[in-house]
Parts: sequence; C-alpha cells; structure tokens
Amino acid sequence: MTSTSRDVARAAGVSVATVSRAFSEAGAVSDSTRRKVLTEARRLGYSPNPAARRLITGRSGNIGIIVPDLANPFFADIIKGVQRRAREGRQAILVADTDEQARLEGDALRSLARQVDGIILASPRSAIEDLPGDLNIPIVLIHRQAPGWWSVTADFAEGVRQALVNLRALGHDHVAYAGGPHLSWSGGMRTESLRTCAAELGVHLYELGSVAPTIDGGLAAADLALATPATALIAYNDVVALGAMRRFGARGVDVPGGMSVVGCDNTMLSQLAVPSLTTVDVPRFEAGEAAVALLDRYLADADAEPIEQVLATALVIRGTTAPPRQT
Amino acid sequence: MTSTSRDVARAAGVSVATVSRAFSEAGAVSDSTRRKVLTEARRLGYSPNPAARRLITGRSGNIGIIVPDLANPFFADIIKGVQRRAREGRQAILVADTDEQARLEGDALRSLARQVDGIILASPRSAIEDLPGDLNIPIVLIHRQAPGWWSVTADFAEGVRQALVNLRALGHDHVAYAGGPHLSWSGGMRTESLRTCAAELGVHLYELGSVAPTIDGGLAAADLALATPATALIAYNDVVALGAMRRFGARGVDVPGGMSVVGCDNTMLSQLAVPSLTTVDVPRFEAGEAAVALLDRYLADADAEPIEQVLATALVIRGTTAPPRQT
DNA sequence: CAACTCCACGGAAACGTTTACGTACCGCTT
DNA sequence: AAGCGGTACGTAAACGTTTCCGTGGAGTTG
Repeated sequence: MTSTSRDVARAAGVSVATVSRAFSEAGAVSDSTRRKVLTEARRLGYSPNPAARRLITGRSGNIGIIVPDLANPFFADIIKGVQRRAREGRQAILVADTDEQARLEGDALRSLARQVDGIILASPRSAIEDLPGDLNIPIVLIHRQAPGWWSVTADFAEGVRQALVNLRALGHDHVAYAGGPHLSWSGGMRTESLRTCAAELGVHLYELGSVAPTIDGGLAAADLALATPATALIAYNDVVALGAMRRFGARGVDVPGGMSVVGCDNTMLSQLAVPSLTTVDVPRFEAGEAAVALLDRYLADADAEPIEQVLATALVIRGTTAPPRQT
Repeated sequence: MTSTSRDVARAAGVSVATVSRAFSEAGAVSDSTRRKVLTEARRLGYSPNPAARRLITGRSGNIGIIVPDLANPFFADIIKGVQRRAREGRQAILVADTDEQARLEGDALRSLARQVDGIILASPRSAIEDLPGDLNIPIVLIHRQAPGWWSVTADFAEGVRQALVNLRALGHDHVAYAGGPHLSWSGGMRTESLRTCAAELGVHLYELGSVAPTIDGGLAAADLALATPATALIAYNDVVALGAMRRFGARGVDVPGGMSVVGCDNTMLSQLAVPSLTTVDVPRFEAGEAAVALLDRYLADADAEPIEQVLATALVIRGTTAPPRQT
C-alpha cells in the first residue's frame, strides 16, 4: 500500500542506506543524489515509517502532557503554548486529562511513558512521591517544584502579595481567601504568601479553607466569605472568583461596592465577567513554551542539573476592586 | 536499560513467542505458563515495546484529534469526550490545534497520519476538497457532513428553529443573526434553518454577516444588531453572545429588557453570564465519544458504508430572553 | 493398538528503518 | 608513481515484537 525506503532506493538507483541518509539531514550524501532521492520519494508518496525509525533510534519525536482538566481555560492555554513550541520542533503531542483525580496521574504517566520522549506534568494533584518512580523518562513539572525535578512555575507569592497590598491601599483590612485543591503546590504558595503579607500589613486574613476549583466551589466560597467580616475576597482562580461573583449577586451583595473580588490566572474569563475581574496574571502560553524548551535541554543532556524556571506574575486591576463601602 | 521479551522468556523458561502470546489476550497459552510469564514480567518491569509492536502489526493504538482552538471550551469538551472513550480502549490521543487557520489543517492531518490509526477532525475550517486526499487513513468528521465521509454532527437546524419559535412566541418579530466563520458547515446549517423558519413564522430576519467566533466578534455583532430594528439577537455561539451582552451593557441596552440574546453551544460560559444565557444546547462530550465509537467501527471494517450520526439539540431557556419592551 | 485431532509451545521470518563498517574512487602530496 | 586522506555510497546487522508453520505429546475414536 504505502511505499518503503526500498521502493525509493530502487526507483532512484541507490541503496536504502542512501535514502535514509538523504532524509536525515546530517548524512553524507552528494547534493545531486539527495535531490534525486527526494524527488523519487515525493513521486511515490514516501515518508519514513515512524515506528521503524523509532524502534532503532529509541526516539519517537513525541512529547506528552498531562493536565488536571482540559476544560479549564488555564490548562487549555498551557497546552496551546506547548503545542506551538512543539510544532516548530516537528513534535506531536499526546495529551492526557486526569479529570482532577490524583489517582489517574500515575496511570497517565505510565501509559504515556513508553510512547513519548518526555512528559510535561502540569499542576499535579498527587504528592510527588506517589508518582511512579520507575518509568525512567524525562519529566518537566509545571506549577510544582520538588527537589531533583525540572520545573517551570510562576511567582504566585509575588502575585498575591501585590493583590493584598493593593486591597490594603484601597482600605480593606479584613480579607478572605478561598483556597484550592489540598495538594496544589501553587495553592500552597499563595496561602503562605498571603499569611506573611497579611501579618506584615496588619490585615486580618480569613482563610475559608479549600473549595473545588469550579463555579460551584465559587458559590460556596461566597457564602463562607459573607459569614466573616471580610470586605474583599481573594479566590484561588478566576473560575472560583466568577462563581463567587454570581453568588454575591444572587444574595444582593454589590461587587465591588459591597465586596471586592480578586481572581487568579487572568484567563479570558476574567475579561468576560461583568464587571471585569481584577486578577493576578499568570503566564500560561509562556509556561507551556518554557516547559518544552526545558524538556529539550533535558533530552539533550539527561545528566544535567535540574533547572527550576520561575515566570513573573503581576496584578491586573479591573472592575471588581474598589474601596470598601463606608459604614 | 529496559527489559525485553527475550529477558522475560529466559526468566520464565519459555520462548519469546510464548511471552508475546501471554500478553496478547487471544493467544493459546495455558493458564499456568501465562501466570508464570506475567509474574516474571512484572518482576523485571517489562512491558511490550510499542514501536516494535506497531512495526509488525501496523496498529499504533493511538488516535488523533484536530481542533480549531483548544482554548474554546466547546472543543475542550469534545476532546474530553474523546479522551474518556479512548481511555477505555487503552488508546492514547494526539491533539493538534490549528489556531483557527484552515491552512494548518492539512499540515496537521499529514503529520498525524503516520502516527495514529485514525483521525477525528472537528469543525474543519477548510473546504473538504482542500484537505489532502492521499493520506489513506480513516477520518471521522465532527460538525461537518460530506458525501462519502464518516461524521457525527448535531441537529443545529432544529436547535435554532426552537430558538426562533420561542422568540416569536415571546413576541419578537424582528430578529438579528450573527453568523460565524464562512466555511463552518454548522454555521451554514444555522443560517439556512433560520431563513426558512423566519419565512414560515413571518419573522423579519436581519443577517449581520459573519463575525469572528470570539468576544471581539460579539462586540461587533452587538453594534450591528443595534443598527437594525431587531429586538432579539441570535449569536453563532456562546462566546459571541457574551461579547454582545458586554457591548449591549456598555451601550446602555438592558438584556433582556431592551434586547433578548440567544447563544449556541451551552458551554459553561452560558451559566457564568449575568444574567445567565439562553442558548441552544449542543452535545459535546457525546460528540467526542460518538466520534471514537465511529472510528472504531471504521477501523474494524474499512469498507463499510460511511455512517453519518446526528445528535439532538435543544433550546435551553435562561435569563437573557424575555418579551420585547412595549413601545 | 493404530490413526487421528487438538492443544501448547518453539523456531524463524518479517516489519522498515538506522548505522557501523567496508570499499572504491578521486585528488593531492612527495 | 606510490602513498594517503577524504568523500560518497553499499552491505548487513540490529532494534523488539508478532505470527506463520512445524512438532511433540496427550487425548479421542474405530
């Protein structure tokens, strides 16, 4: 059905080795025969069989990416970044979605491990030591640091610090925080940073505990926030913030008049909200691109020292923050 | 480094053929030797090399999916459906995002073609005859029908018909429609259905032409709608609808008081909007799952007659539709 | 007891590449 | 003219499976 290097070799009057060399850029072939081979190949519709190539070289040219939830625009953007960078390197990407279930991350890793050259693991929900350790494949983490692991993260501490400083400047000194999944490393960073900043600034911080990173989680967070004296709410991410805004509206609390709201991530959702959402910008495309770049370096030198790259974050002021209403 | 079937064979005191048979469910092996092989395999950390397996069987066990934009929750959900179904069949999925560029669809098809057993092509932006025809691989279309092609689509005609009937019942007889990308098959369905229904119902239909399927497209659509006597707007999809709502708000037009809005797709965005968006529900997970099911049938029998599966749609009434304000 | 069937398993070819090694040839130096 | 280095290319082994075919032994039948 589909033609092989032998067919091309025969047609071009050369050996299969020469065909192979003509296709792998580096090979020592004269320009004239390379041209001859390539035109015959085109004529026959030949392209190298990736399975055979991979069997001998051990490289598939594919990379895998594992995310908690594809439907979360945050992760969709990360994948777009990965994709864009991978396309330049002629790599295909395999994606696995774990539906926010930590248990599935190990399965996904295992099933991808033999298929790809390296794996990007975004925002793992498992503890790092629960991940299978025997699969012997380069892994780059996104939004999680761990000793001995390659990673690209964002400076969440700085982002939420800016948020709290800004709220303080507006006059808020009772601020609530709705956290995310327990084992989210980035969530831990946010909590920790908020605690120290709150102490420094003399702000009362009401930790509402962790809610689901969904609209429903946001609805719940709003009720929790209204049970405290807080006049502002910082949410784990934009989705939670929007859920909370919905619930505030339903309960007759004006945003930002009665309650200021700050999200995190700066996804497209934050511009869609009415009023548009003040949020902490977290680079997503860039994180995806950086992860591929790191993976490439890792693959080039497996014994290199792990790199931990950190991207900048910044507060984006929009319409959901204002001075607290005077009472 | 990683062990091979020969290692397992030696350890278990059998031949490599028997190891292979023990792993491929069907093979004729006694229970006792199979058990022995499997325990030795586990002990050595062996799993079959997919490249070698694929080289001889010609099957990779992978499927590809191509979408115009991963960041659009509509397509993210389709992929989640694909993923869920594929996980059951132990298939990995390769994803390609074409950034809404028709030109990249051919490239994506070509680069995936040799890597996977079959491809799901969602909402192609290219004309069907512009797709490479020589790649000799099963393809299932989503949201596009074409003679001789396998496809799963939704009954968009019925969905928008319900929307128009509902608006008419509320008292709207001047309705605007903002269309999507020119070569979108589903967009064509919507336009056509609206035209015939409008004629039947005696509704004046104002076709605003095609706008980008983005927030910005929605902003533009709103201005166009306000330049007509229309009291209701039907948008190409939820994103456009939300963009339009934003713009209506900015121009002081109350929704639904001054203008009713109907979206399409029923993505999570429609529940996020304030007020929540009346929209046409289009199954997405189900479309993804159905596409994998069709692909499996296609792969099982390449000569079978193409199947064109159509999923149901239905209007979901929420808060953006109401009777027009009396003048 | 012979002839036959069936089952479990081993031997070996095949899948389509890449690459180490070998060889012929060309041009240059001494 | 002999020797030598370099370049372009061919030969063949190797990658790790699956599967066809063959074989020996156990069980069944006449």
